[in-house]
Amino acid sequence: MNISTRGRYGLRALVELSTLSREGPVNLRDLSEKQKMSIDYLEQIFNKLKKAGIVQSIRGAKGGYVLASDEDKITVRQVINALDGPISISNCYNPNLREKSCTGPATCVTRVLWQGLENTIDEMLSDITLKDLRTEKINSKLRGSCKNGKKNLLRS
Amino acid sequence: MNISTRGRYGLRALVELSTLSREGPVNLRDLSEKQKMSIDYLEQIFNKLKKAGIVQSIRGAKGGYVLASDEDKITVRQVINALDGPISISNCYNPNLREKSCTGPATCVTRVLWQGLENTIDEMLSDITLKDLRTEKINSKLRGSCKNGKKNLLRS
DNA sequence: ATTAATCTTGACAAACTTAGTAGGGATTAC
DNA sequence: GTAATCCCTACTAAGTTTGTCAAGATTAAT
Repeated sequence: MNISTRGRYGLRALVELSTLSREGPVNLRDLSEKQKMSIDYLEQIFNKLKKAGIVQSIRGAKGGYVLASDEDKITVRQVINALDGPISISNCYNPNLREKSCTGPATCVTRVLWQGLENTIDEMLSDITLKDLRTEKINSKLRGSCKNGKKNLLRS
Repeated sequence: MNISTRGRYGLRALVELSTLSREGPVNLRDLSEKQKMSIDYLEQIFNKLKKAGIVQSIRGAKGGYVLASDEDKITVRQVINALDGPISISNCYNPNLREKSCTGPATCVTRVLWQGLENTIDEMLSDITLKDLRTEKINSKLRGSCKNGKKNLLRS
């Protein structure tokens, strides 16, 4: 898969934007100072977020960015998808890419495993929104699988 | 994180080994032919697996590899760990690495998210053994989180 | 109109990671 | 002794990531 700093920086910036942009557009200079990221890198990131329809831009002086939809409609999965591309454990289960990326047999149990893992991650990230992050209400969505009943995976 | 081809090849090879090595040690030439992987690459992989205590080697002619413990004691997590290093979504929550890798504040909700995701993955991979893979009984362990009740994530 | 603030776009590069190759050694069965 | 096999280290080509940089386009305020 690969959740790169681009994806992680972008998510952090969006949580901040989610807080600040109720007052109007937020410019990247402010955002970069608050989050201690370079403006140039943020520009690249927000460009992608805009193309993905996650933020809207207002150009010119007093311009900036606002969320393009409600903070509880924007999921972490959408954000990571926009910035890093789709999460992919392996592309051996993608019919188009399999031949190139995998020497295994047509039916292969590890392929099922990787696809299952990918689905689990996708599901988890689809369940968490910017609002959850802004209000810091994510613990209940993070607990490990119910099956084995583990709790307190997160200590913070 | 990163499950590389090294990790995936290694896992596939181990499932094969789990089947074949009841008859005695399996050499890499056979394994490489069955799995269509280069011997040189497999050597590198098995070197790591040996150092991690997952396989045992028997040197010399008629030598080869066998599993170092029961197939139902060896988890996917151990294997990936040995070959690719620990799964890591971000190292921003590792106290030693955080400063280098993260410009965020000391408390940061996205950090909690990434750690939670990492724990979920770890948990899932710890739950699946070579035996599960060899006998192709993994579907029940792959179903998505129980919380939202989705089923049939895997169609195969 | 001019200016300053801001987004837009594309090019570039240094550092790192990955995937795989290569070659020479060491050990053992026969 | 010799062939089969594991052991170990180094290397390299390709790709990815993490940014930086520079020149533009648009708009608000004056």
